Amino acid sequence: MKESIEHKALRERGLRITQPRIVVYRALADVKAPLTAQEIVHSARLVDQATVYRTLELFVEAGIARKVNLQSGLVRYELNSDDHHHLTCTRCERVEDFRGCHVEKISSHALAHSRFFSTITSHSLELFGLCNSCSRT
Amino acid sequence: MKESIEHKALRERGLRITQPRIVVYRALADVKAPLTAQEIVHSARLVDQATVYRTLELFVEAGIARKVNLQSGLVRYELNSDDHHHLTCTRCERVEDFRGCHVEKISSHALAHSRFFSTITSHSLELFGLCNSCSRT
DNA sequence: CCCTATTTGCGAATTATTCGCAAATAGGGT
DNA sequence: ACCCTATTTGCGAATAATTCGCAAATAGGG
Repeated sequence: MKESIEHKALRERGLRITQPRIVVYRALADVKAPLTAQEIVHSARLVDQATVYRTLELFVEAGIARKVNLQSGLVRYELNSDDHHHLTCTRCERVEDFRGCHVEKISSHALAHSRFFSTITSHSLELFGLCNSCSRT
Repeated sequence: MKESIEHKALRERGLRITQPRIVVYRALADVKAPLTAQEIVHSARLVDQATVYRTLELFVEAGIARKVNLQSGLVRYELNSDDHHHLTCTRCERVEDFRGCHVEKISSHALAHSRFFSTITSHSLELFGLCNSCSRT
């Protein structure tokens, strides 16, 4: 029998497999857009608030998920699947993914000019605009 | 007699010149790193909390300042001087600026592949790493 | 099946942000 | 310089977001 994806993700990093962690993982897996902690709390009513926050932090540390910051100021989380970024509508908050980010050049350029850094471990790139239906009105 | 920079910024966008606005502007101008609303509240004790939040929102709408999202999850604000980005230490939160971001290529590539968007109005790019002194330990 | 380290749920504390409304005030007109 | 009014502020309190401490529950190795 096949091991589920969420079990695999947890087991691979030596984390205990618990109900709350599976629930949070699925909440993230089920949607396309990045979720806030509160959105997960409300969707997954069975899991306690504090646990959701703790689990999300854990996921980020373990590399299972990552934080995403959109304009709103709320931290959002999404599974760390692969290297994609977001194009967010500043009016309706619709999110579309895009790929093909060549931050390497930018990073190496930045590093070359940096006085205090010699390692870059991650980056965040977000594009903002108006989606077609919002720009029509 | 010369008009101060903060008066100019406010007047140019048709905003009233008030004490709180000047204080918040100076708080942002005086530091190099982006500040949270709370940091400004605590530094500028004379200005009420609610006013600080309102003023920051106003500045963003007016284009005087912009929001910056670092890992922490707190929204930070900085003056909208020119197009620079940040290299942030994930350990100690030290921030260094860098220039030379060529997001245009990335944006146009993203737009070309987008199904729902045809305008990009802004972007955010943040690099994260370890600063030299943190990576030593 | 036990045993223990880990994780959870709960309740409550903190912290961040927003709101409503009356008092204060900026700045145009005179 | 002085009114007048629309705007902005401060205050107090509400709301929302996040974190904490601790006792009860439980995952998973032996």
